Amino acid sequence: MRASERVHASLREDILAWRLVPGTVLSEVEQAQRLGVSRTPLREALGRLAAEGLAVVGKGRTLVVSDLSADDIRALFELREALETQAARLAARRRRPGVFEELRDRFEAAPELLTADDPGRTEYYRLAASLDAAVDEAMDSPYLLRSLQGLRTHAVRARRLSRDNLARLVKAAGEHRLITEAIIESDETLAAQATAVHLRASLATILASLTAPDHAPAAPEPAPEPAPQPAPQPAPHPNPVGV
Amino acid sequence: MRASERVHASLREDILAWRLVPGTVLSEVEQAQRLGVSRTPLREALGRLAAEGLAVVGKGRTLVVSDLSADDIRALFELREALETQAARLAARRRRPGVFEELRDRFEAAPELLTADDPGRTEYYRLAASLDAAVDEAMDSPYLLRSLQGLRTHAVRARRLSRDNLARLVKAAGEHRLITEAIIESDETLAAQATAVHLRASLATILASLTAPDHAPAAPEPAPEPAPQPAPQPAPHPNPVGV
DNA sequence: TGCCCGATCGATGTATACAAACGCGCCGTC
DNA sequence: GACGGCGCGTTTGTATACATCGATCGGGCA
Repeated sequence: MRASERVHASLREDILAWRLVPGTVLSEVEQAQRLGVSRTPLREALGRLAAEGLAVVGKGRTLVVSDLSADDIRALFELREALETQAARLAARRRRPGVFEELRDRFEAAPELLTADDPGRTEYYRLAASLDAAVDEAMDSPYLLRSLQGLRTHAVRARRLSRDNLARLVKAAGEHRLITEAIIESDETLAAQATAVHLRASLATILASLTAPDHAPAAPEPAPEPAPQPAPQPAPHPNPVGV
Repeated sequence: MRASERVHASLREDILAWRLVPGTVLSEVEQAQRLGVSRTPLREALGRLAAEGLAVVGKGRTLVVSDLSADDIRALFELREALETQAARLAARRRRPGVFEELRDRFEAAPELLTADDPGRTEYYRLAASLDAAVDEAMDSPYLLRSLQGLRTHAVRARRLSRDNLARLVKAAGEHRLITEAIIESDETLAAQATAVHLRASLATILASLTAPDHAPAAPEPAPEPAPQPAPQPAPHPNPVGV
């Protein structure tokens, strides 16, 4: 793997996990030394972060980690609603049989999955990611896909800021099932509206979590020890969202 | 101005104007020599082009100018419809009085403007760009704005591929007026639907132009002589679209 | 004669040295 | 005491040299 890619992935993950909090200045020499590369690949990584919107130019020529306030999250969901409803609409129009039927069954069985503790949640995230992937493939719209990918980066960041909620996940499973069924029935309008319903509920959950009295703002996830595992198998989706 | 910016703007404009046609390989050393800079700033420019989707990695590690077929344009408008209808909806919700009233009057007067020849068209493009800018400002949604900006790059490229059509512009003026009026009346649904109508008509015009028998495919616009003008004043919008 | 392997060549990827620009602080003056 | 100008230092921007990877083409073997 190229150094620039590795460094980009590292910085990106640090930002998404809130280990690099908004306002942190991303000095070239400092980050280059920290990550053990020269400035050249690091600059490329910073450029990609800026293109993704994870970093913005601050005062002077400095690059700082971008902010993500409650207002930002609201604005983010205004974009998300536009993109994901269109994605659902197109998926309902073009879906090929089989894939979504299986997903529907899995969403039906999801509440049982969610009675268990943490492993069950992880499994549900994978399921939600599978739905995303199925919609991505079914809609067959490269430009929309690109925008969705860029959006999901920020969606992940927002979700990791808020708190996971078991009751919410059970409800989300029902909403996902509804979307899946609408796609199966090729009901474009219903698919779009069910997606909108889901997104509104999801946004409300996140915002409520932010204002909760016991919410630890920007609780940075501990950096995972660089365990010498063989290689983490790639998830069906790099950034599971949709909960 | 930084060399990397200048080179990026130059390459970008070459691609939008179809002087660099799809499939052209963007070799680092070759382009660096052609544009008179070293590989370092050129690499940064290429990275930005790739992030915008104007260039894609081809076989090997080569970067090539991205394709823009009729199917691509259709897919592009699937994204565009999602973004611009949402933008119109939000603009209708949040618009501040005054701006759109003036735009409506100008769109009403547009047909007379369009009886003249080329200068009239250029003026209409500026007017359409003004509407874009007004919507951008009124919707007040940074993430949506970002996606729209990225989209417009490709929209410009598509428009420059097709042929300007005077009759179409007159009709477009009417569609724009309808959108403006809906925003003035704070009618979100109508604003969104009027935008959808406009985009469908616009897409149809572009596709028809492509299949026209006398259509010169990829007629490259001549590179403008680097006239030593003092400095081109920034247009209200860098990429006027919306016709 | 066809397939596979390897060397060579050309490209991209990385490191580093140099240049320039901007911020910041100090000093002088008003 | 406050404001403005000037110089220094740190940072980013650029150029270039080197490393490394992959593609292609030729030769050898089956």
